[in-house]
Amino acid sequence: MAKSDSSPPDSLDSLPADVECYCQLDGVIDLLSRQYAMQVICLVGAIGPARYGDIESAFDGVSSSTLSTRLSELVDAGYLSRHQHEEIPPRVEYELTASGAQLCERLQPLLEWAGQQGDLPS
Amino acid sequence: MAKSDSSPPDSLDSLPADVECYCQLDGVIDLLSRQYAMQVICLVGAIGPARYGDIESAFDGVSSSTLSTRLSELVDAGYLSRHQHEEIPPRVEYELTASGAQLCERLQPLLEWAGQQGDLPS
DNA sequence: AATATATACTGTCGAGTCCGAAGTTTTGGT
DNA sequence: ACCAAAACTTCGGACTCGACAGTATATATT
Repeated sequence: MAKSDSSPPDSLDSLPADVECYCQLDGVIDLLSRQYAMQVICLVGAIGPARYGDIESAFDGVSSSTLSTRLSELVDAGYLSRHQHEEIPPRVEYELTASGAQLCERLQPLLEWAGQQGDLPS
Repeated sequence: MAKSDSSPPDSLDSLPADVECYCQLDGVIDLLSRQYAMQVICLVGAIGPARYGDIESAFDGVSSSTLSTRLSELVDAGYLSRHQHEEIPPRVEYELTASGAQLCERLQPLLEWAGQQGDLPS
């Protein structure tokens, strides 16, 4: 390599160091890059303890399997807590953990902005 | 975010109206829910005009087809601009549009926080 | 002169992941 | 006995990703 110099403006060479970290944000970002993940976090953040049915009906047309998977992932990752009441019919409540609340804070501006963008559903 | 209100939110009945909008954030959020999408926005935001090769090497192990698709989508959606210099070998520069910059602003806190979370790869 | 190189992609293919409709489980009500 | 409600599973199809190969062309190298 080692270009002589004075070529088109080099970009990567003069980067701030913290840019490098973008290449391995597999953990959280990967989790959020699934359908409804960000919305679920914000929804639970907005309504507090949320039952499965609450969440399901807040999204129009989500399938239960998808939502269920998403919730499990978020619980496993430690952003949601799951509290199951031992009753019949079953009652389960999801709530943000401390991490989840931090995440939600960062997500809110994004989702609000996204909602304002021409997201007109036909 | 207006956090004050020491009383816990009770249920879906007493929701702020803007919660409903979470159910149809298909546009932008859907776009961001693809691999590397958020990182690309922030990367371009961080390094300014970015060439294809710059972006490709910033992510470790992305395939060219995936990255190419992602870039096209972001350009089509109006978050990135693509400027092709008519030279050989070709030189293409991607840059944030005004919308892209707004998006990047909202994304930065999230990605920074994500980077700090235990993202330990093994 | 002929070949190699660099750049920014596009195409194809197989593997893997994700999504949504329908089914399952358990108990209480009629 | 039969149905309804809540919170999930199961299953098959659809979508997406990554690896690899190929394209075009001016300059550099041999």
